[in-house]
Amino acid sequence: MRLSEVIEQYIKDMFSEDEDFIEFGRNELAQYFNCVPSQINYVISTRFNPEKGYYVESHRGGGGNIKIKRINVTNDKYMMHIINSIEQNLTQQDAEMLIQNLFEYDVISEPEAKLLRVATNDKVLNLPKEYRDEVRTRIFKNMILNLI
Amino acid sequence: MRLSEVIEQYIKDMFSEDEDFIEFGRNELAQYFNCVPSQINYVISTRFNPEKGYYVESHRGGGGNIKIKRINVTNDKYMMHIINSIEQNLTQQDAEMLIQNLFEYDVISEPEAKLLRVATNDKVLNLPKEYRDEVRTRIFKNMILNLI
DNA sequence: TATATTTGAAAGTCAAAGAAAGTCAAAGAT
DNA sequence: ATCTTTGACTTTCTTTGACTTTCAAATATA
Repeated sequence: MRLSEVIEQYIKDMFSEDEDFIEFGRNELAQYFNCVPSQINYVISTRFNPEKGYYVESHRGGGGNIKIKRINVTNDKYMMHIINSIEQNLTQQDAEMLIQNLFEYDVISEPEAKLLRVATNDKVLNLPKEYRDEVRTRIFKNMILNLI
Repeated sequence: MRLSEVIEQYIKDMFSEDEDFIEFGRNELAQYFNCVPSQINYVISTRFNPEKGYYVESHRGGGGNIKIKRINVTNDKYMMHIINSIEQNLTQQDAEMLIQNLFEYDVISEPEAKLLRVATNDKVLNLPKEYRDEVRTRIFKNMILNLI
């Protein structure tokens, strides 16, 4: 298991049912996992960005910390927001995270998530770089639109 | 016995009765068989493809791995028959007909049919001729496979 | 006392190094 | 002729660390 995944899971587990935000010290967490502090930034930027349903704030200086907020919307507005925010270059990883989040928020069902994953998978598409992400974006957007 | 056959058997033996997917490191396996890593890719692409009822995913980078999912072929001979009868150049019209048939015979639900249509639609793919039908074929086969 | 400066404790950035897997074509077997 | 093996090169993702920026509290200065 990759360290980044372990940290991702650990952070996700910090959310309790009634609280939709968490706070922690970057160095503290890094020390806990015996890694460099910037590893935490890596995890946050690849797994907890706004498109994936999270909003992040932080403070530097003494007593500084990182605060992650879970965006709590389960409606079409959120879907539309996500779709509109997708650039023309959706990577497989991005798609993966989006699908995971839509599923976690109960916006789509598991079979639907599965189909989305398959249809946006790099190996399945097997296209040269110049087409890959654009095609994936179109497939993803159109499939999502048909799920609303 | 060819090495590729030995590796094929070894991978198949990794599946237990109750688990329908396995995971392993490519380099690890290659080391075990004392062969080059790309040998593993050869075995996978010739023996563990959709036509044989397998779906493959993988991750690169640190902690990367290969994941193979097995579909219970005997459970759905009709689906497998379709997958195997499709040539490498499925047109949108062909796909349309197949989807319609699957739906009419109650093999797939309406939302599933819809998603299949979207993901195999020419306008959505919007690719030059030389890629179009091949990509559609891969998407179609892999999606169908994951509906079983 | 009120402001200005220093200091140390965070967090942020970015690029290089590392760790896998993927590709493709040439060489070798059957 | 076709299938298999091999290896050089590429791409993708993760980890690490040196350097930068920001903030708050402590200290110094007017």
